Amino acid sequence: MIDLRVLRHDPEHAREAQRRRGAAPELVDEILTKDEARRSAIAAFEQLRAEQKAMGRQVAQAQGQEKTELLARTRELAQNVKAAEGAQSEAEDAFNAAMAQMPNIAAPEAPAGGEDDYTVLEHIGEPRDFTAEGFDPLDHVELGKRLGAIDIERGAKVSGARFYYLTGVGADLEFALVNMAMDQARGAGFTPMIPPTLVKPRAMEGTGFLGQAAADVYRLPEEDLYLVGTSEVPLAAYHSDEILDVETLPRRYVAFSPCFRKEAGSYGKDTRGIFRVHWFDKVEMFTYTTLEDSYKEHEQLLGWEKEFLDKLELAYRVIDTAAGDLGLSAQRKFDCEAWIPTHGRYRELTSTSNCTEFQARRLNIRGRFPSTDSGQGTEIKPLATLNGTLVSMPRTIIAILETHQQADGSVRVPEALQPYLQGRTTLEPIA
RNA sequence: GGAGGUGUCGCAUAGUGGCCUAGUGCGCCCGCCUGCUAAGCGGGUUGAGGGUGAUCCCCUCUCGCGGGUUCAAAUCCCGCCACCUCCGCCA
Repeated sequence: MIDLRVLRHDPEHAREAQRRRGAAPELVDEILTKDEARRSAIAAFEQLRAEQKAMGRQVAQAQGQEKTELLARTRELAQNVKAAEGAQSEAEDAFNAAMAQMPNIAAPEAPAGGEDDYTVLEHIGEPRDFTAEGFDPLDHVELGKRLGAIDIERGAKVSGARFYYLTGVGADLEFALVNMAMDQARGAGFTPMIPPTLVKPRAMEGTGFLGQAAADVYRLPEEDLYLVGTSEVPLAAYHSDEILDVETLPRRYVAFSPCFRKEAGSYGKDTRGIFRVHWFDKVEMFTYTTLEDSYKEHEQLLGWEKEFLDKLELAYRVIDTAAGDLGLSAQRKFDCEAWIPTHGRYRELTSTSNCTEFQARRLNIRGRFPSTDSGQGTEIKPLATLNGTLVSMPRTIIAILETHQQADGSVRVPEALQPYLQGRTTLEPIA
């Protein structure tokens, strides 16, 4: 949810933001109209309610016939109060429904447009030139088979398309990546977490995943629970309905969790291998901080993502995602895309979003600030939330296997990862 | 899954239909007093929304959450949730 004052004060700014996302600017006016209606309904109800309370006090003191008369009048008033209350909650529901559709206001720096309108911020490392080295790179499916690391056939047999087993060295590789990520984050002051991955509707809704993204979400109707597509959801909801002392900020959490995605509407897309799957494990960073500090925190999160990719010796680029590709909650998003040799292009490995106060408003996460002017007393306002992928398993494994493969079918292990792989310097094909 | 219990302002408690505009104690904040501290004294101390938005004032909502009964609900009724105790089952 965005700040209503922004809409009231500068509706054109909000309309413009909608246009840059390729979304309907009229939504802004709809919200304002419904806000108006809501406020007059509130005023009407409050006045009647005050009358009713005053009369109630009279009734309590009255006796005999006077009381009977008062009761008759007050009965009628009660009807009106009830009607006004109904009108008020209707108006509020209508307003809230419109407001819930309003995405975060994209940062001015985020390029206008959709998925393909990103800006490339930088390139790090050089894609490996296999032609120069004189051999054709194998793809991760083939490499995974030879190394005994990835079993896609049995994944499909047991669970269906877009499922897989990590086996042997593949499983070792995941544990290595998790541990390396956790060590890095712990060193940077993050609190390690293992969150629940089934959550109530509130958590899903509050993080903005029940909007257009709802089609991609697994739901258990019987218990009214959702399988999360990212641990961002339980991490954001962790402090819902809480007031955090500003002294304790920023609060940084790093979580390991499985992630579940329907991948609806991606039929035929990335069908080979484990690039796009229904389930994968991920290590995710999450920060609660003040709005003012959120921008530099966002850079910081990007920095930690880059540090991790650097250690894996991957070639990648950083893009500034276009407004239309931000999702509901983000104000700005950077993706790190690694070069995948057999795809012949950069593919998203990690992503970091600044959701500013959007999620905090929906989840009622606030900070207690020292009052700005008088110096005494406190002020309570929404915090900012940010998230960033440290490592997402399948895609990172793909990038490592394909990038560091050698002519003999083995895979070189990046130095930083070796201690986490029992000191192995290469992964060798089995049999 | 079954049985019972509990849920009130930061904490502890009072409140069983209208003097609740939720009392009291502790803690905390401001002030007074005071060699310093403590004590004492006075004031304040949930959050949200609204009144043509600033610090002051007024109003409404908020006693776990949601409904209902009633002229009137912290209080009565129904549903849900969380926690505690016990039983069953289980990694």
